[in-house]
Amino acid sequence: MNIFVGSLSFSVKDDELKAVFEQYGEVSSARVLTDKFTGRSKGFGFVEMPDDAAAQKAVDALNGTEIGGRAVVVNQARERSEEPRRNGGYQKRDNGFKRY
DNA sequence: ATTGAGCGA
Repeated sequence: MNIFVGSLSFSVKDDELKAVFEQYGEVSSARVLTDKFTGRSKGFGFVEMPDDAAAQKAVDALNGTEIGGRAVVVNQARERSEEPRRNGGYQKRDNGFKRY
């Protein structure tokens, strides 16, 4: 299952996130969303775990715990839409506000 | 040096 991890410390890296979740089961991929240009962390990330049972346990166990010195928010991720790939996946914003 | 709700080029 896909797991969303929010409120991450800006110092947390992919490997660190993966290491934490691996304590509860197999992790197929873990990534912290970093800004493409500044390289700075966006403060949240996603973890993919093949075993749903283990994933659910990880969510319960890790939600509210500290990673890199900050209490993180862990829950099931939304479904990433496959559709909007018209611009290489990047949606331009025509105003100052983010729109989805 | 800088930030802190939110869901991913």
